[in-house]
Amino acid sequence: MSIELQLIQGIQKAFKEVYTTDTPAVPVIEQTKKEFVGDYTFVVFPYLKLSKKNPEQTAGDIGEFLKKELNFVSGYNVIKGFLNIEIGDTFWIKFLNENYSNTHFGKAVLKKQKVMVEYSSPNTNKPLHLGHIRNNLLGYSVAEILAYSGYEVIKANLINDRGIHICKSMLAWMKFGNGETPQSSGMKGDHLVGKYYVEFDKAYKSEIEKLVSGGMDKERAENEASLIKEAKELLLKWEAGDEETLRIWKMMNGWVYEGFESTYKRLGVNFDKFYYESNTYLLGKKAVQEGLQQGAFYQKEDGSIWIDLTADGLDHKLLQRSDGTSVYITQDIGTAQMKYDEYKMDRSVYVVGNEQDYHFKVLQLILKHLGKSYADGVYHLSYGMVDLPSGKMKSREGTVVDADDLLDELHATSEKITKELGKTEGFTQEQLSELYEQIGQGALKYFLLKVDPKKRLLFDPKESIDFQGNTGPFVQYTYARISSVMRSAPAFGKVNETQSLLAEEKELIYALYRFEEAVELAAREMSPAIIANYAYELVKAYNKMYHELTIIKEADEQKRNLRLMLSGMTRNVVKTALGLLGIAAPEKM
RNA sequence: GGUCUCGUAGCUCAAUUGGAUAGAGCAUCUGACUACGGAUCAGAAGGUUUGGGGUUCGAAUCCCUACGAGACCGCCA
Repeated sequence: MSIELQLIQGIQKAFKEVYTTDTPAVPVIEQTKKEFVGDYTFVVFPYLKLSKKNPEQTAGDIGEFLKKELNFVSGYNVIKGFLNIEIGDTFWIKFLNENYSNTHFGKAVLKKQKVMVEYSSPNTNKPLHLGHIRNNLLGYSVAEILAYSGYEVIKANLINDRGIHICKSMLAWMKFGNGETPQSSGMKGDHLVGKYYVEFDKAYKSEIEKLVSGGMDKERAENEASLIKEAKELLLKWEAGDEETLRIWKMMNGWVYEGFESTYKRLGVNFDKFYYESNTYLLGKKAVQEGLQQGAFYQKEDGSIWIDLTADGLDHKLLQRSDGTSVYITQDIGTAQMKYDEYKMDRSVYVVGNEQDYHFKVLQLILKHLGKSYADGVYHLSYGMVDLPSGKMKSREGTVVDADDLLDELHATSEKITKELGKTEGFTQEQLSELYEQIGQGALKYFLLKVDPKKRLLFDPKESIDFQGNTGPFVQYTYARISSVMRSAPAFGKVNETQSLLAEEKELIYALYRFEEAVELAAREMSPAIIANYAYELVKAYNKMYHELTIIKEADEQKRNLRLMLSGMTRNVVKTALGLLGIAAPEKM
């Protein structure tokens, strides 16, 4: 049982025995702030009505009770209404003796719950940019965290492989492409298709401009332009199964998949299951028909199908166009059904940007209106956009930070810094290249994941990502440093539990102890940021101890063993934490 | 127009979900290698938590209000 839980139960017992009353809610225990003596703090203010005594007396009563009741409580102090509880060194050393060699420390027991995490979910009309990287890293990391905290996790990727946007790229390629392919142009497939998406937009805009200068109003011009009409026709042909259209569609999507695959591989993200909208949208259409028959939806005279969500505080929402083609949300209804049919998961997490908050509210409501049992398990993990100093990234306008370019840049930066520091003797060329990639990606991944997912994130391409301070490379460096210590360490084992700890040792053990609750909290909040910030606290505590105390050269065997155990355990936990973030832990750097 | 986010040191972020004197990193300044890795450590400086009001033992956190930033409300995805 965790120390917090024992303290909570002890406090409940204290109220029962000292004040003969129950606590109305579960008492809250928090970590004691650094400037005060103690490890855990209980705030008594909310309980004064129960104790009928002043804050100091109440805290004193409970402190005294806990000290007698729990053998690991070595003392306490009271400041105003704050009871600071001190945990004895014996407890901490025992904890270290028991866990120092456990490479799975912090891994929770199986919860017997299945959760699907859908992330990445790219459109096949443009290459990945920094915003997609945030999505990919978040999704991967959240999935890893959930798995470590005991859930059975399925990583899913829903490819948006159909729709009007794809038709735009296809049309532009058919009109202006002259048969260009990734092979003939030497371009990565996703970049090539993205190029035609931009070309479409350019040509479309200039056509609108012409129509407007010819006296047409803008809105009408947007609908009347021949290019958009052709694109819409192409979509209809696609839905009708036109052979030539499908052939080009398959070919161009194939180019994109190859491009994506290499980026996924490079980033180290993976998936258990791929879904394709082209396979699910018909199911969605079917669900729409069923909803229509059930009376959950209604049809207008022009044939379009809608749901009335005004009773839920929202608006009317279109589910199928008057021409019979499906819209974005239609396929989401189908995909949700397909996912559930296959996996029967307890929860279904969608890692999607907060610009789609409304969309997911609507989706969940639609599923409820359709009477789907799995509607309540739908959870939109809504994350903030990555903004540039100039504002939002826009693929069509070319103001994006391209994923592949950025990874190359960080690789180069990491190479430069590593060479300056000159600590890589004995590395082969291949190992060096791998190391630069690991460090560059460590910097990027940590940079993106240390921020609360819900918050928007600012990226300034002019300011390079740091490699010092609260960064990925700093955590990686500490890992490499400990690895170096362990390589030259003598054999060691458990120590006497009655010795006393120095402040630096104690702080480090306390940090290690908190890993379990960091994992639990990160899983509950679905926030890798909690793991990143934890890892930073941990390595800071280690570096401090490393600097203040000798380890291998310590003459006292008990002390030396203690510090070696601390080093070994820190190394394990750092590696695990980095792993949960998708960051590599190099042995040397 | 309606709905929803957000506003913390010059910059990028924390703050155990209502607790103590709001903490880190970067940048700036100062100090520490004949130590097991200096991508490190120690220190200085930097704040009316956007302004104003309220709720209570206690507010960056909850409520109201003003200002500022952003997103969504498409027969786009």
